[in-house]
Amino acid sequence: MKTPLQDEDHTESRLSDRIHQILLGRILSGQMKSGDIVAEKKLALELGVSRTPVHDALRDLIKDGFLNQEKNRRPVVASFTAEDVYDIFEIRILLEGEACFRAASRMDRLTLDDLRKQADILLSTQKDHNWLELWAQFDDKFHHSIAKASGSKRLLQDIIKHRLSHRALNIQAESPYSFSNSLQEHIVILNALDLRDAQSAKLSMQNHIRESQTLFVSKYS
Amino acid sequence: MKTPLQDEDHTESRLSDRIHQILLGRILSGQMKSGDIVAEKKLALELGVSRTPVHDALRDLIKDGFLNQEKNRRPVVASFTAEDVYDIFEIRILLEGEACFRAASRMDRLTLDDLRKQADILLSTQKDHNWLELWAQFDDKFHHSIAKASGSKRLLQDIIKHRLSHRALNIQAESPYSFSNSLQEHIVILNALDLRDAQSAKLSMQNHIRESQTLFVSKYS
DNA sequence: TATACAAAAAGTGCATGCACTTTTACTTTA
DNA sequence: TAAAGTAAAAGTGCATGCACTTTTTGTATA
Repeated sequence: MKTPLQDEDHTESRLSDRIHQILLGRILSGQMKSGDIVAEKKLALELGVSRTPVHDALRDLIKDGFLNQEKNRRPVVASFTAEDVYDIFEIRILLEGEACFRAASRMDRLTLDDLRKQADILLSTQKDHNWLELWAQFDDKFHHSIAKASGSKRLLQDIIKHRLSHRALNIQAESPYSFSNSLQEHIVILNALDLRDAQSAKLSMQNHIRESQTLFVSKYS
Repeated sequence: MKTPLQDEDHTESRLSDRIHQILLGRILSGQMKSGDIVAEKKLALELGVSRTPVHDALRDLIKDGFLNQEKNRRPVVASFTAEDVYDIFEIRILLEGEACFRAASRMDRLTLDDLRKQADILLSTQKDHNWLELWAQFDDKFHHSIAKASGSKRLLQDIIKHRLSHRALNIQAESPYSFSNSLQEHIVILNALDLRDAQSAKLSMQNHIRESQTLFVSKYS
């Protein structure tokens, strides 16, 4: 179970940043799930580093709400209540709606065409296990591209944060998605962006997120 | 310039949390301003503690965007571009608009009456230096109460975060507020909440924030 | 005087030690 | 057998040490 960190040399980044990435990955992949206890000392040993960078990484995860910690206690992977689930989507509706509105006038054609191409490929491909993996990648890229095209750094930051929560949820709830519907909604959004129709793009995005909200909330209640 | 930490005994909280509070206070009060360099080692010495809790506190401030740090360099108090200013208010409009909408049906009468009373007092008081202090307190309480009455923990958290940024801005721009207008807008919002008119409450709140946005953006460009 | 440069000072990132708290595992008791 | 109590093990929070990087300062050079 050892994961030596010396393999690659991301010399630019801090050890603590790399550890943050590793742990976030474990949470988003379900390797670490709700209620799991995460001991700083044990992790340090497992990763072959000292407690310090692990401590820093854990603190970041705590601040982002992926872990909870009480004083002198080991951090625990956060669990989501039905209300949390509802709220995460509600906030995404607001932020990503706005981002999509702004993206309509700002997203460059290259990105737009690239997204469209990937969507088309997914549409016409056998929906096997590998397809799901590709779809997840596309979904992430799609939402990220739009948030970025909003032109607002802060909006992007906030959207990333809430989408990460959404992805943690995704694991916990075992993806209640109707992937084909979701893909179809993405295409509707792309059409609106193509036409530079900000209002329609916003509404399609909000509708899209509301659809997953419904699915996830029903899974959680 | 020494500030010994031993004075009060917040025995429940961590040293790092208290230091976080102290530093946030310094930023929000203008004691530490944009571009200022904040050395972990020096601060530790000044506060009479080791680097560790200071390090943790600084990391939190960095994550919240109040400080920026590059690897191996001392953190710097963040400065706001005109775009940052615009964005902070834009996000507040979204989040606090939603919070206010929800608060209309949820805010208890006690809180509502309390806010109204404080507003009335401010309305009928001499607008001297002390008044400004009271107004700032009221403004904070007003927005916080509404965010809390939204019933959403996450919404509250996000609103607090962006309002803190707003307050940091406030210092930098030396409050371009027209306080009387602002107070008047607060009362309009209270009236809508009183009537449990969610849509109107939301619009009044958004209008209110948009007003400060205009003032602040013009200060910054 | 202004510029380049080198040595000293100070700083950050990570490792480790220590005091105290929580957790675990074992033993005793009903 | 199950509950309670307790000693050992492990954990967290903070202090400190060390290697390496950045910053400062003082000196020499144009």
